[in-house]
Amino acid sequence: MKPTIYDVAREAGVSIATVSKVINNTGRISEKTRKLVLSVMKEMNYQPSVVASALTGKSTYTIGLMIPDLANPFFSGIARSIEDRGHALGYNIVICSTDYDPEKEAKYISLLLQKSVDGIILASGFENVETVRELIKQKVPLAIIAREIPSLEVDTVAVDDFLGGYQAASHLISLGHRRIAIIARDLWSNRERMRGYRHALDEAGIDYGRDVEYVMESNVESGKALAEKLLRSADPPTAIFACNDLLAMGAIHAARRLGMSIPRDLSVVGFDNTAWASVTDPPLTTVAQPIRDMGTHVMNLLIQEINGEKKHKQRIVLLPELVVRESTAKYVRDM
Amino acid sequence: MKPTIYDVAREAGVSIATVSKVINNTGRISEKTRKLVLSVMKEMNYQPSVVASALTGKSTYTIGLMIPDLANPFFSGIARSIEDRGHALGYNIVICSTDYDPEKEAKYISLLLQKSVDGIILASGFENVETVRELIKQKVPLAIIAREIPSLEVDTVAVDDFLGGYQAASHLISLGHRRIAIIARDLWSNRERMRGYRHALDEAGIDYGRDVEYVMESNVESGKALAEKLLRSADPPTAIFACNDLLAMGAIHAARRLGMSIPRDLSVVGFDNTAWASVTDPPLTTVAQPIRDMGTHVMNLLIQEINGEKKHKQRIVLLPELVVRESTAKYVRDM
DNA sequence: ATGAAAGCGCTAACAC
DNA sequence: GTGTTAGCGCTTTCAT
Repeated sequence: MKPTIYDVAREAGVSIATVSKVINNTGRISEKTRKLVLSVMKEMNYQPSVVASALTGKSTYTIGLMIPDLANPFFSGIARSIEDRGHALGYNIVICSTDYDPEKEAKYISLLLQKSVDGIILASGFENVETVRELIKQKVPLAIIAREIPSLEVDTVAVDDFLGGYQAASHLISLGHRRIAIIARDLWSNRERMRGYRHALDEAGIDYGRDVEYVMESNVESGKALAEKLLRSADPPTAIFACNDLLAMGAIHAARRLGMSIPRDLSVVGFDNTAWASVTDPPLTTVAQPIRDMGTHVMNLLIQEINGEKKHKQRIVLLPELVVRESTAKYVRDM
Repeated sequence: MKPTIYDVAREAGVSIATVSKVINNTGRISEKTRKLVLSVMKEMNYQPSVVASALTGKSTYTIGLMIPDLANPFFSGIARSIEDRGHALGYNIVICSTDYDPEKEAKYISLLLQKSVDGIILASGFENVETVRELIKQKVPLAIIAREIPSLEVDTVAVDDFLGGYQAASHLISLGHRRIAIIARDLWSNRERMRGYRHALDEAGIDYGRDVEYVMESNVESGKALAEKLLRSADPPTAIFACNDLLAMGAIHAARRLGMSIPRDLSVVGFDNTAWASVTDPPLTTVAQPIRDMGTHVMNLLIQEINGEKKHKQRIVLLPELVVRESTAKYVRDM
């Protein structure tokens, strides 16, 4: 059996209270006994039980991360940065991939709560705001990343999606494109990006693609299917703004399948600037989110919240940045 | 405050023992009181505390996953599949990215143990076998994925790395290449792949690249640097076998940088068949690991281990499969 | 069929 | 400085 505080106390000839005090550096204990206890602990290879200490009201040093899909490079990047910051602060992360499924979201939340996590980070998803509202009511320390919920008072870290969409569309417009389509999913962030895109189009007096069809999943396949449909339509686009790098890749595949060459026949810009963007064929022009910074920031906010070191909630908005690579080019009028 | 079992008991007019019994479906309770208690629980929105129940010796329903790097597409794929299987079985996963750093490995292990996880999955890494041996001695339920430790009695799921390396090299040889270099990291799995590669070369009577230089990290940059060095050497390869898709991408970048075209001037084969392989430029010929299956299998093994449903440890070896895409081509003699 | 009570490993008053 | 003790929320005999 693993040694308990009692074993250590007995072995050291002191009381469990004393041992507890040296573990937590509380109360007063003579340097002599402290050394003694410490050495006994080491000798017995004693590890205090977080479970037991949590039961007395202390932290579990575990936080939950609700994320749409770990296998999506944007989210795995986010997860990694959150994990790193958490590790530095002494916290472990339990990962919950929700696939944007409200049922999974609810189930995972319930599990996390039963396990008394110290806090929860919501990474996107949660179209069902009620779940979040409930969490707030229960005073669960919370922080949101990559998603703004304007109506809620929560610590948030996000990129300015509207601006990102605007940047993407403006870039395309400046290259001479006018028939610019968008591929998006029906999610808050994507809708914001679309607002930005539309704003740029309006500014330029372009009226194209008023009725968008959403893609059902954020993956290459879905992007490909929708892009193919767009490209085969009566008034095909000369440029496509995809709301994330995976969808952008799908668009590129679709174009290629139709015998088009990128960027000669079609310009494509993505979003996120995941690790993918620089390795794809061709390298992807995309709107970069500062993934590492975002992760570090949410984790910081959450921990401050947990420690009650903050009287006011914060909303940190980082700015996206267009990274021009080789998937976009000047529009050349068809012969 | 969250309601406790006492609150429920009081509200239902029964003892906490009774409530406990209906929660766990143990002992005998009349259908009448069961219904009553159940309804009170629902009404109060009662959620039993896993922490408290864990303290009495029950499971925490949490397992630790030690992984080199979440941001690496191979490992995020592994993590996702493990999480899915875990979720189906009622377990949460806490992720620990170690970067192959023995110190981080040790620290994370210690944290997981303090938190009384029910078991641990080791995904690769652990060149320091002592840590693993220690875990076994402490009887911590354990399972290993993507790494074989022949000398240890542990449940393991792995792909036949030797065969994979052999397949990769054989493919290149069959295309007429003779100057076939390898890019690998000094890790167990990579060394196995190299053994397979070497075996294929020996079989074909090829003597090339006897002294390999290892790359220090598994990422595009390192692959690029080493590949560039190889390509600039006195006797440059016409084909490169990279021990994972990231390194392969690096090799492609290096070649391009030197003005070479893939696969015309250089053939490249990767390993893993991550989501990357099909989106890169050009699509990557690579040795596929059945990622989802592997994740499902380890999780199954670990749970069986935890539940003591298995008298003997198992070693499941899955077979890799060469996926030919467009980064490899017939060797054409230089003019 | 139900309940009283001991105990899981630890923390935090409160005594001494 | 150090020890005693009462919980924390739950499980599990063992009575009744």
